[in-house]
Amino acid sequence: MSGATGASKKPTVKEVALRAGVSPMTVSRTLAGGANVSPEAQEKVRAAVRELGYHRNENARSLRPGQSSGLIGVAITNLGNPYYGNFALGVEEVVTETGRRIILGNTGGESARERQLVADLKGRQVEGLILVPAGGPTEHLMPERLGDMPLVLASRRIYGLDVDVVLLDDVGGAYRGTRALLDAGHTRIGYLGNVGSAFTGGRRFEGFERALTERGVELDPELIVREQQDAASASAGEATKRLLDHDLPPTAIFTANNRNSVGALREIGRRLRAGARAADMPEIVSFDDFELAELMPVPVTIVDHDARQLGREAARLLLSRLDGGDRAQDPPRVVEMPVRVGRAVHV
Amino acid sequence: MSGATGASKKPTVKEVALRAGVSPMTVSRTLAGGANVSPEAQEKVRAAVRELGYHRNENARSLRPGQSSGLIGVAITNLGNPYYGNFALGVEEVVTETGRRIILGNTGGESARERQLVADLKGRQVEGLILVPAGGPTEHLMPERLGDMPLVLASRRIYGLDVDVVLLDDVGGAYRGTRALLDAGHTRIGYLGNVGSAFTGGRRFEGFERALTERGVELDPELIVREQQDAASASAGEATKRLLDHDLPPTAIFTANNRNSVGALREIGRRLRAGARAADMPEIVSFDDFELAELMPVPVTIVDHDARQLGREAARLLLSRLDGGDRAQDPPRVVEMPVRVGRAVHV
DNA sequence: ATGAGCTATGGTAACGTTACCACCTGGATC
DNA sequence: GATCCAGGTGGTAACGTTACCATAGCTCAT
Repeated sequence: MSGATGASKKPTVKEVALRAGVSPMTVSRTLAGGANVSPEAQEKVRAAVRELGYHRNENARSLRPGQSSGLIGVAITNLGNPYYGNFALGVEEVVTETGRRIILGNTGGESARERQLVADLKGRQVEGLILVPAGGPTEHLMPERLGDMPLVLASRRIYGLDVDVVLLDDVGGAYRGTRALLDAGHTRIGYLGNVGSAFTGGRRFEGFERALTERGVELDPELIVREQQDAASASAGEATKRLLDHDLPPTAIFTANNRNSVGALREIGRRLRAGARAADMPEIVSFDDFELAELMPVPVTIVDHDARQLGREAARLLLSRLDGGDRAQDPPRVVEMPVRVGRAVHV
Repeated sequence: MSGATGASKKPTVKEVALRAGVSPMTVSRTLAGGANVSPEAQEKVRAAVRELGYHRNENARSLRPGQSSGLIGVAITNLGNPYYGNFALGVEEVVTETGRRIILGNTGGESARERQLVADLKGRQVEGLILVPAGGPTEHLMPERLGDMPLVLASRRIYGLDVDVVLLDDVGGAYRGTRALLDAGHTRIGYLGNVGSAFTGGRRFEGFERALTERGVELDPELIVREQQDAASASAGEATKRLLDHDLPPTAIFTANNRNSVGALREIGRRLRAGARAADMPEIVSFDDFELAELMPVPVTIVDHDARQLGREAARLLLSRLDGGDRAQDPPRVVEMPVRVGRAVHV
């Protein structure tokens, strides 16, 4: 019970001023950096702040004209997915350098939640918004709805919405991953993709298809399964079951994302435990890294990319709209982040 | 170019009122639910809101006495760790039901950042705070600093700080996991833990130790390595190397968390690729689940727990302080979440 | 016909902050 | 000795919102 100076309510500038024996303005000036405030006054103010446990009310502050909230809204589709967690981390890393903070929301990939979240973030006066689009209706993202709040899209693009975007090299990564399989002599190659995420999925399939076509390998529609639900690896397991039960099963599978990779490998594991030989199981090329890939019972090639880097880049795009001066008015930019293709061997 | 009704600045209640031909109060009332507002007036207001793209300024709103910000602060140590991501997801899930939103910050496990984050969240008038303590100094969490803002700690406890806490059954989980190894006949069991997270680490080691002592198995200090850095699995690999190079290497290793499990398994993988026999490699008991554990080349037992559930429970504790009526004044509660121990076989 | 009890509406003030201006002091300049 | 500047300080108003009170119109029972 130290101090016991009184009420547990939040103190205000006025109370600090009273205690320090100065005016609220002097308190405000001191907290804003102390320009044109005498050292003695500053010391008195700081003492009063300490004694009262005063914190400036940032909401009231951002209410004044010309003051910004210092908040960047970040909306991702799945907080539980480490990929998006790292993405948010990259954003945070960069915006923190400018003294801003992120306010993070989870859309669960649902357009309705996204709409609600965007409205709320706008209501909280965020300076800008970084969004991994959920898919579905996008009216709430149109310029006339957002006003002058800058928006940066990540991972997916929205056609008809001309804003800054950070993407992966989906096409190139899928192409090179598939090429690796072709180079190894595979000709019956399965494809596992998602029903949602039309944009990303489409691009990855495009790269896959291009590699096959280029080598004159025909696409067998029965080896292409793109029905998987977004968040669940279970449906990828079902799809893998179907592929492996085919009369002429694939000798390799391209999995268009982490969830499909995990689902496919689980099914392979199931069969190995049931007595199947590893040599009869397909090799995997996974778009997206996953941990311990090098310990898998079948060879795994990874199309790897850095979510954090993606987040950093998205943040940089947004900040250049906010603080960039001249560059703030540049036409929308599209940044495509590179991917690495390699056998899964972590050092 | 639809509408083109004018300025891209943010409209206010006054402008909406003007356009709807009513007073600001009628607008406010309509937006607050529409009690005591005629249907015609409501319709006019809603039309004006749509046309102007109006969003209520939540900051100004929370400025009024009696109004709360609707924000819950959540501070976690590592956003990139799916465990904490899922934790945040659980918190969000529950607080969303009460119309609140989370504002999420990342401490990186650094006390200084934690202090700054807490100050900022307080400045933004969060109604309450859910925190995974970073370790280190904790003055900024003491009641005299937080005022009447409720705090819930997760995963770790802070001695001398008497607030609601949600913990895992660390001791029991480690005990049962170790028992499983002893039951399988192991007597030389290694232990990998972290240098940070003294609280959690201590509890898990306690369970480990208790199981050994109970069976009269002596602890070999050379098999206990607790120096690993928190976020990196690389140092766990180094530690594993040391254990396996021992004259009398352990036949099993208890890894006190996910990062150590992954590090240990990577080292095992390295040796297998170098020609070691799987039968000579140790079996693993991992506190914390990780994906594809069932595909590992050595047997893996998991002490599993649900981060999301932990987050939900933390949120419930906090909400009962905020909305709980009588229960809001209950003495601090400690909730210990159960863990499951089992061989790694996903269906 | 009167007034009590509604509902619908608007005016005013206040929340905590800071921009703007006005005011003081003291020392330097003419 | 009068004038100027610069640094230090405080008063006032405004940001966007809503609680409170006042008022106007209405219905219904007396």
